[in-house]
Amino acid sequence: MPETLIRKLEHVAALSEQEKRVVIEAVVRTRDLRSDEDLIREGEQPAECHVILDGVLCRYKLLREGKRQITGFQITGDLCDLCGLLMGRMDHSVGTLTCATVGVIPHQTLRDIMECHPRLTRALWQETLIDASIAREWVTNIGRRTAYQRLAHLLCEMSVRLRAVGRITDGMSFEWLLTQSEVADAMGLSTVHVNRVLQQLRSQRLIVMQGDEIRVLDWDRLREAGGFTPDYLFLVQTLGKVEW
Amino acid sequence: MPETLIRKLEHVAALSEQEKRVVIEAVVRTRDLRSDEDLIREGEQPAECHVILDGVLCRYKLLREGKRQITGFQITGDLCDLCGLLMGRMDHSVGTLTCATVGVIPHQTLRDIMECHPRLTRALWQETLIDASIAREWVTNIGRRTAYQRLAHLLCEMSVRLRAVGRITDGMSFEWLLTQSEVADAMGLSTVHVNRVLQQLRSQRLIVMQGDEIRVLDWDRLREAGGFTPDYLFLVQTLGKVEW
DNA sequence: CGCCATATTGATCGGGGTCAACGGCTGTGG
DNA sequence: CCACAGCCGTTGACCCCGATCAATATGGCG
Repeated sequence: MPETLIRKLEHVAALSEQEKRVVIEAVVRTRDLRSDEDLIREGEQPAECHVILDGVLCRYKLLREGKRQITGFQITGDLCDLCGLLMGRMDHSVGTLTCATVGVIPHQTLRDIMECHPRLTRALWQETLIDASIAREWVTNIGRRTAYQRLAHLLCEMSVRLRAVGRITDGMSFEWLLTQSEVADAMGLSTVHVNRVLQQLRSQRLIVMQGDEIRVLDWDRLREAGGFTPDYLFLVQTLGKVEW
Repeated sequence: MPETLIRKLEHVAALSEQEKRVVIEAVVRTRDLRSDEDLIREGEQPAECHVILDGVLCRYKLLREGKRQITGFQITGDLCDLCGLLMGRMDHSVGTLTCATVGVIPHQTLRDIMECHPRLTRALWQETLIDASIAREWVTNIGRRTAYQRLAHLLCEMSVRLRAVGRITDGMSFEWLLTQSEVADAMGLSTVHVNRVLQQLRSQRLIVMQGDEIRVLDWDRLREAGGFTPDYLFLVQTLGKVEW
């Protein structure tokens, strides 16, 4: 299972066999979560970190008025609470959107790694920087794009990220278990509008939704519609310059 | 000058005298920039990092249609391009909004630090995590708050950050050299609307703008209006639990 | 003094929010 | 096996926040 994390870390830097072993052994146990469960809440001071082994989680913040903003989706291979280790406190919550399995890594193990394995440390740091890069792209997406562009962009991002962790079933389909209300909270839109815009994307024949799967029918037009460039995901090393 | 960086790093962790010396010596020269000048552009692969010693810079992205989104403001003490070092390539541009002075740190120096000074490395990592935290807060701000709330929130953030680096002149005033168009690009709004909302904030007697200074007249109501909580800035250690 | 960037104001428009109702699916309990 | 509840997706009507367009101050600067 922790291979997913290794694959992730190797996106940005090669690891030695010894380092890989350290990563694998870092996960002391796994934990199964049901849908709509919080893994960590804003303000908490956790004693362990989590790697997602399966499922979809999200980072989110709640506003006083009861609104919610999802600030990022997390999928297989993602580390979801390194900031709990480094900063000692979470600035946001992390919760599941589907049932999920996470690997547990004690903080002490990570502290040891930071002490003894500079290359691993660097790889972990890079993961957090990619996270930051995605957050900046989301600011741009929400701040300056229309709802139609935003959703196209989100679908591109998720499609590329899911591909990078082997979650694209056939050429262009991936599992999609998010509700429209969750997508709305992520994109700064209302549920109703997400519904209408998804219909547009379908009627434009950019995607089809069949059951809990989305299939991209026309990657180029979807990318164009969202103004999507995958550079900010820093995945090129593994994927190569294939079709983007 | 580099004391500003030290102060920043010490916000999150104490440093030894030796570590402080390393930081001070890391800055090999300074560079003066005029207003509206790019320090680094998206896609570039820089060979040095920069600490802001004076002035205001911003991270930004340009969209195809010519729109711009500013994803964060950078002030004295901020490191603006650590991702250039770690990721090897910038996912966004950094440019000045005022004339500015930056300290230059060669990548090689930082690589040495990452090799030999785990505590310093950790402090630098924390800086990038705070940056990410701010970006997430901006996603929330832009995604789920009205223009009025957004601007109030931005003013709170800048006010707290400027205070932390000693840029609050008297009790509640700070220099404000940003144009309304720049604020608009940061908050995902139009220039016209920023103008109107700023007028509201003034007529509500939350702030006054005199020349290139903003004075907060009623911190509590401003904070309330923006739904602002400073936790995400991770500055409590230095500021203590004073008035927030 | 004239130029240019920025701030301000007014008028109009439209993207997307809000409210409300309805349909479909699933799970649950009698 | 069916009735019902609850969640989610869908649709329609209406409204408003904020964009857009355009014109007019304002102020620093060569």
